[in-house]
Amino acid sequence: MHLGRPKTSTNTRHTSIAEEVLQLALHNGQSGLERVLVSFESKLCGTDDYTFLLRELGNRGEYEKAIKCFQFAVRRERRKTEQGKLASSMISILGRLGKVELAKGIFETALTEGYGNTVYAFSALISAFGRSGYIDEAIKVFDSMKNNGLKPNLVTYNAVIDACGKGGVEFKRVVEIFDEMLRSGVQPDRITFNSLLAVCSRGGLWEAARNLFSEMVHRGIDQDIFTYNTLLDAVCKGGQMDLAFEIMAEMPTKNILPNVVTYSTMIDGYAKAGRFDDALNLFNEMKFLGIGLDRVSYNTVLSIYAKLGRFEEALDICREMEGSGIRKDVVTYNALLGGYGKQGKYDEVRRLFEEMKAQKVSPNLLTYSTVIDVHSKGGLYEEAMNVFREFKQVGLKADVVLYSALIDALCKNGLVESAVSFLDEMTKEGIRPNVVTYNSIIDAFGRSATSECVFDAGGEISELQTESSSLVIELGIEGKATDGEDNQIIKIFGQLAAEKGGQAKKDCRGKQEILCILGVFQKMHELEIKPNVVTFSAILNACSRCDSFEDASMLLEELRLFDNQVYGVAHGLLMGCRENVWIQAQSLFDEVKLMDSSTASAFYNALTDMLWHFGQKRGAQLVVLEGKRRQVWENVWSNSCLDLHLMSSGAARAMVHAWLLNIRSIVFEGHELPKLLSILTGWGKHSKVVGDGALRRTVESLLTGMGAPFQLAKCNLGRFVSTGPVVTAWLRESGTLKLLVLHDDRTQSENAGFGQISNLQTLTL
DNA sequence: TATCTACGCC
Repeated sequence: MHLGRPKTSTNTRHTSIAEEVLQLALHNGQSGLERVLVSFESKLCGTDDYTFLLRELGNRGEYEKAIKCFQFAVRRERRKTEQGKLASSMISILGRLGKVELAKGIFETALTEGYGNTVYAFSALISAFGRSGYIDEAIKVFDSMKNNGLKPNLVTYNAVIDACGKGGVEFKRVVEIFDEMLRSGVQPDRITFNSLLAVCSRGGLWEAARNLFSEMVHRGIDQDIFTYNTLLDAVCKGGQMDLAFEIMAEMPTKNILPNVVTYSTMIDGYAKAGRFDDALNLFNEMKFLGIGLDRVSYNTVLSIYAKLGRFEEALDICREMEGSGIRKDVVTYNALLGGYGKQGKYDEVRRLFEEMKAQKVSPNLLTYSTVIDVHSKGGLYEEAMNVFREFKQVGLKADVVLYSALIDALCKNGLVESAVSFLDEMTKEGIRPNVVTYNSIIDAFGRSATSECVFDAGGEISELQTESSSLVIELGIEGKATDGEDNQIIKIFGQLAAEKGGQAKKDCRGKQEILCILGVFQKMHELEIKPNVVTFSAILNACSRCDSFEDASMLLEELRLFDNQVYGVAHGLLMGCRENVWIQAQSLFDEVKLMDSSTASAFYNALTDMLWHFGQKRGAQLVVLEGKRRQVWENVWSNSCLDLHLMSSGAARAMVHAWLLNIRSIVFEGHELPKLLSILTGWGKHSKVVGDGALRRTVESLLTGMGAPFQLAKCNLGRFVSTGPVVTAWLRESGTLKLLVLHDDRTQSENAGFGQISNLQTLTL
């Protein structure tokens, strides 16, 4: 359970006496240790024996015994260099165990006692801070070397770069450090590049990672299993699974065989890309190859089954894992809690939450986030409040993710005002909202039932004192939250619990609030929070929920001030512009193509929905066909099957028209249609609510409306079927073509590019 | 000369 891997000791300089002492140290208590050390003092052979002892105790998590040995060894040693060696080792060992404060203590003592001012001690401390994510501290130590007359060496730079990776420093800044390293005449080695690759992997910068890999080859630096695994991680995190697969396949040709880490990385990559079959196939391959499973690989696969709601298989993995001597840890529980929570199995969530505590597996921030989020999303605010209270009691500190999850839950439930109160509260607690937080808020507009604009024109968050919160105080509902528990979050939860999920407020719809998004956007701008493609999708989705074309177009028009390309395209397509807008749109689509598949499909779904909603159906179809051409949705159609399960309702409808026109052209070219034709809508696993089936209903009414002869398959609720001859007959009817061809409500008639688009549509079809 | 590198859960 160390933070880091144990440092494998290839050091054989120690004597067999040291091994004997290690065994005695392990089997004796703290007090016995002193006796053992004293009695073996004359036999142990200097620093090598002592560092061996420290390292091995550290590898077994016995850091207190290691410190005792260290202090003993330093006291008996008179030579500064030898003391320095002991100190550097001790700092490294404590760093690996995540005991940064202790490591820092050893370092400072060593400095004052005159044996700590070495590049080794500094490097070890940088690494210790880095490993625990204290990047600022790590950099401070690095900078302080110059004042102490020390010159960073290769290992120091490697440690700093590694710390940057773990601390989430931007790639650009790390490259500056790398450049400084080169300028100082320090030549990078394999570990330097591996650490640089790790920086890329965090941000999913797969192209930068590939360039680094080429640079390694260019410099004649050999690759190792770390290089490949880190590169793969970057490529996987960048969502490029096909490329990752190719890279993995080339490993054996370099005599580097994929190991358990390689497989875990790939399996998780496939899972994150939604390619669960590929993920599970790799898992089977790994087992078939006899690669031993570790804690991480078990948890990776378990989380897949949990996410898919395949709990029997998830529990099988648990049993297999425990059978091989690995107990369920906090990650295992978190995955199960998330899985059961997603399916609304609250009883299981509560049972597991209690079980883990009984098993002495301490819930962590993620556990609480999950459990609170699950209950909030389900509208069970009282339970959420109780778990939040427990979370506060155990002394954990909320982070931006927890708050964002809460805010998202409230927004999804249409309670944007409460969400903004939480936003206020987190800011007061000194937690900076990020783009995810704001995306949730934006997504809430049009979803909520409240009419007040919670952001004023200047973009400031208004003071919110809702009627109901004063009501709560009067009724004393927040009574449980007294006794010095002055927590706004708990008060809001209490209020929501009392309102039974705010149902009362949900139904009163006021004026369109969509223009509030401008204020939110302005606020993001002020806080220097950069909107991303999800922000864009959220805005488009808000437009799709807005009844007023004028408000929606005004919003998009105004947003062009912030980003003319993105909002120019959305606004232009909405207004029925074509030629120039379509050229701009192409470069936007190019950018989206670089993103992972679910983000990209969400973008296409949102844009199409918005256009469809405002009657720009042909425009919607152009976008959806562009998405198909760029393979945003995998295997959308063949002559016999149309798969809509990853699409939104607008995208799906535009696609149904396109597909039917496509098979119509097959018929009119004189070819026969396949015997069986299917349209798949899925059963809603990709919708917000599992099993919702909204897409199926939408497609059903579209097909019925056109008189298309498809029927729901008897054995599969997410599948419409028909036969080739029946559909052929319908397509040949005189009125069918007119039904299938889509039109825009608005077109910019002066646009000379219209004909070009018609051609494009014909071509694509 | 002691110091440095990969995978999972919100």
